[in-house]
Amino acid sequence: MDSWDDIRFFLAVARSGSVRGASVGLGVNHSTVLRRVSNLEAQLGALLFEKLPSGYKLTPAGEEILDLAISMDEDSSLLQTRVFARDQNLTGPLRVALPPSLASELLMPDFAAFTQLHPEIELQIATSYEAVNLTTRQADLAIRLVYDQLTLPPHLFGTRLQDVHRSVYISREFQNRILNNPQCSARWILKEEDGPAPSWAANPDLEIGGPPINVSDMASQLSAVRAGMGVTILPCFVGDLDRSLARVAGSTSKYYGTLWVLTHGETRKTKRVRLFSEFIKARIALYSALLSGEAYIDDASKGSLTK
Amino acid sequence: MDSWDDIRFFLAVARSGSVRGASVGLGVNHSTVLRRVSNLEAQLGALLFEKLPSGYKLTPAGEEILDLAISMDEDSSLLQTRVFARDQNLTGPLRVALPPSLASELLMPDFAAFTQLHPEIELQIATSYEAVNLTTRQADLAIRLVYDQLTLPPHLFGTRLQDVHRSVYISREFQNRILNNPQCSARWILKEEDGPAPSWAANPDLEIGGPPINVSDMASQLSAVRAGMGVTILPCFVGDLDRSLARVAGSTSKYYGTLWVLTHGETRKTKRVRLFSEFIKARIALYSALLSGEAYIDDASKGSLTK
DNA sequence: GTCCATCGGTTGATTTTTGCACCACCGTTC
DNA sequence: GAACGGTGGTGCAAAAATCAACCGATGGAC
Repeated sequence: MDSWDDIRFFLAVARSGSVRGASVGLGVNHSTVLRRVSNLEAQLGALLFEKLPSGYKLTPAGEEILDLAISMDEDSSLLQTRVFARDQNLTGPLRVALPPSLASELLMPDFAAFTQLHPEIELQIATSYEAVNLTTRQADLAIRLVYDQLTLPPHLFGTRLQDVHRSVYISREFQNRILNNPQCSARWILKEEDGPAPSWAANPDLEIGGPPINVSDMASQLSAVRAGMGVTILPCFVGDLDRSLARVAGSTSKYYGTLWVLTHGETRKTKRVRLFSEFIKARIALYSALLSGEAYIDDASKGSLTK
Repeated sequence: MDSWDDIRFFLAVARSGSVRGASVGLGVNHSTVLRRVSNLEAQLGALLFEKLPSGYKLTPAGEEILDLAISMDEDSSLLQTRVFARDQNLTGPLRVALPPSLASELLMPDFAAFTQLHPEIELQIATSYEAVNLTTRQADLAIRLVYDQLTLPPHLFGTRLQDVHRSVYISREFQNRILNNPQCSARWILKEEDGPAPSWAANPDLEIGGPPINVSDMASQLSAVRAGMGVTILPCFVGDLDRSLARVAGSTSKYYGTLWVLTHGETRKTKRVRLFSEFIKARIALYSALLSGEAYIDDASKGSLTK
């Protein structure tokens, strides 16, 4: 075979199901993908895809070699990981993946502190809602908020850190307005991905009426609740830290998920990974009460909570 | 990793030990290899080779990823093999590997017959002294003359066919000359790879003196013995078929090796491979007496041996 | 039905890769 | 010591792969 890259393109198309989809994933023009696939087909002397108007679908021949392409992909990923793992220099890159909310609302100052402490480490922060794939070395370390159960893929190591609670929040200004003017009613501000308001959030002291306001991300959600558009459910480490917000009177905090730090088996012994791992675990431990929702003091001076 | 081909180049260099050596194997300019390797090193952020004046030698980092590159290579080979194995058309290519002597001196007419019988099969005959690698699909079927023991790599299937004997030959013309002129002595014609003349070939009836004549291939060896330069050891299927040659009087035939037909586990069920395999086995069976050296009739009409 | 997004396919311009012709260097051989 | 065959390294021109901008077709939303 005189081009392994053709197999890489084949795999991308097989995974995405379309040439165009593969092309964006690969970061190349779709005509390139087209040509490389037909090149591979010509070399093998077999049709690998059914060229449907709706996309590329694997033929039996394509199915048969898919697992080998996947195996090559895994090898190539592991290859990068191993080289990275060998690197015991403090100097060098370090990719950390975590959910956007944790980054922007809580840990960014700690990341800043870490870069000050170790300026020679080139910290790359990748925030995404989706769980980033450590196996393919999209990241060297991942901080995850796990909702259900954590099933660790092979070769991955996890440390369970901390339970995270959430509660129902409202703008203080808006709360006062409601108290003074009983006609004024609150509405739910819901993030689409979270679904409808859970039953535990219902509160006898506060009537919530009208259709919910839907937002797509936490930034909008925060803006909306700050602007006094209604009430919303937030992780306590977000809501409790925001001076303009208060928990809706009578609301309890509820278990939301558990924080984990994940590392790859090959890279976890690397100096940079170990260093960051220990650092961030220590920092998160400091937020223990905040994350679990036990740090909230009704009404009183919230300023003391900020670090 | 955005170029699996770089890994392919890395592997080629690691195997050959030099950039230039790899370049000829890959069929590209050596500067290309140079650039691809440094490209890979840059992407991984690690030195893979020690750049010695005598060649490229793997660093520990390079050693560590070598097995993954090999694994990718194996996957890529198997990928081609699988696609080929799926192909149940009679029409298509078929690569057969065998030692040059067998091809040129015995089986070529049978190959000709096969292509006449199945003109739609694109027969590619690869003759080489080295055992061709079936696993990497350099060939779909190999006919081998095995001298020692056959240890089959995994996934390869072999059929034991026939013992091959060899004997000591001389030009009939030269033999007569010696008989008439006792001063005239014979010399050994030796093929380098075969080493010195074995003890069993010694013959009390024929004095062999002087330094041996060394040749590098069988074609030269045949020319030399035909020209009456001396005596030589040949497989019986070569010597007995040549009307101008005779076994040295009193010489016995000795076991030389065993013929095997090897196929890859994945491709052996392919129509073309099965067809050729059965055909050539049948043909070789016809040569049974010839191969084992039992067909030789002293002096008498050798013409009857040719098919 | 219309609109719109997405799909694959094609073609000419552009960028990237590759090949070629060199160089310097080292060890062997004559 | 000179010549030679081997090694890696380096500009520059040619070749090849890629990009960008199209096209027609399809399928779903409205």
